[in-house]
Amino acid sequence: MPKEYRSKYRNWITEYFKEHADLKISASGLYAEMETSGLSANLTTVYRNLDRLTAEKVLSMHKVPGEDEKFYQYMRPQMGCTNHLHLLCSGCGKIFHLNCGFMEEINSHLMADHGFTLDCEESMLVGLCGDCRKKSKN
Amino acid sequence: MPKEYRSKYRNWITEYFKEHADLKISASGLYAEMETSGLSANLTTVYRNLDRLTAEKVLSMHKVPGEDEKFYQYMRPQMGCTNHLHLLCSGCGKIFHLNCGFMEEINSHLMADHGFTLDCEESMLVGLCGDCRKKSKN
DNA sequence: ATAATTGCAAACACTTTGCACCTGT
DNA sequence: ACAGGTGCAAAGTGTTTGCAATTAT
Repeated sequence: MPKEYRSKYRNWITEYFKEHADLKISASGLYAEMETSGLSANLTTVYRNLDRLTAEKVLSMHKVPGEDEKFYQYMRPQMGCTNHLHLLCSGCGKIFHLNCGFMEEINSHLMADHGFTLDCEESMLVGLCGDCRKKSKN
Repeated sequence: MPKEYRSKYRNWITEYFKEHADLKISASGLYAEMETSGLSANLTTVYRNLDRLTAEKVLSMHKVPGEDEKFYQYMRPQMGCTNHLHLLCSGCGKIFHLNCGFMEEINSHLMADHGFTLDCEESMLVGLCGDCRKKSKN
């Protein structure tokens, strides 16, 4: 395994994800954020660091039907993100954690009635959060 | 709305989906199937027909994290596919319908405890079906 | 005849790679 | 000094588009 140097860009990206946990963001989105914050970056570098952080399980990567870009989610340590589903709001891009007792019910139902073993890291539930639903009603 | 001609390729594709319902397939996969079955097609035509059938809600389109290609699913008429979740087996690519009473429980839990409205057409649960789990145990 | 469909080549958008240069240790 | 990180340009992949030729009605 390669040794790890402290690098300006990877540090910035990691910090960004910590400060914007539970909000989806794409490579180009992150690139834009970097520019805005005064760090002149390079898209390639962003991609490379995202790939790396994903491989290290710091982030997880997803896709949704309508969008062309991959997006990344911060896998909060100690929150057990690998064992619960996530709810992605298609309105605001916020991610909610299904880290409640209901996960157990889902898993047992899927197994008992469908013989299915769920892989939470690969799955994503898409819909509208409460705030966005209210807004869309106007 | 445009009138619709009977077209060799679209017919073939529609038939294919009917005969291979509940199995995911990509544009290039479909193209290959066409070739195999003796119909020399064109990838562009495949894409155009998939887009069209998707717009007509005959198919639905999805992406999963690990794969680069979009894939398509036959939205069985009269099965209410827009109102239940689907389980995609990452082993064999089969799609299972969560068209049972449990859907109601999911919807009410998500609403009651998370204020979240689920969009089944955008969501996909990924995991392993019973058969594939057994196989992977060997 | 005329409107829909197709094939081909080119354009596109997003992502990855090769290699020389720069930076952290 | 040396291994890791970055920038730039080029290559890759999957998908879409423009336009002329073909096909169904």
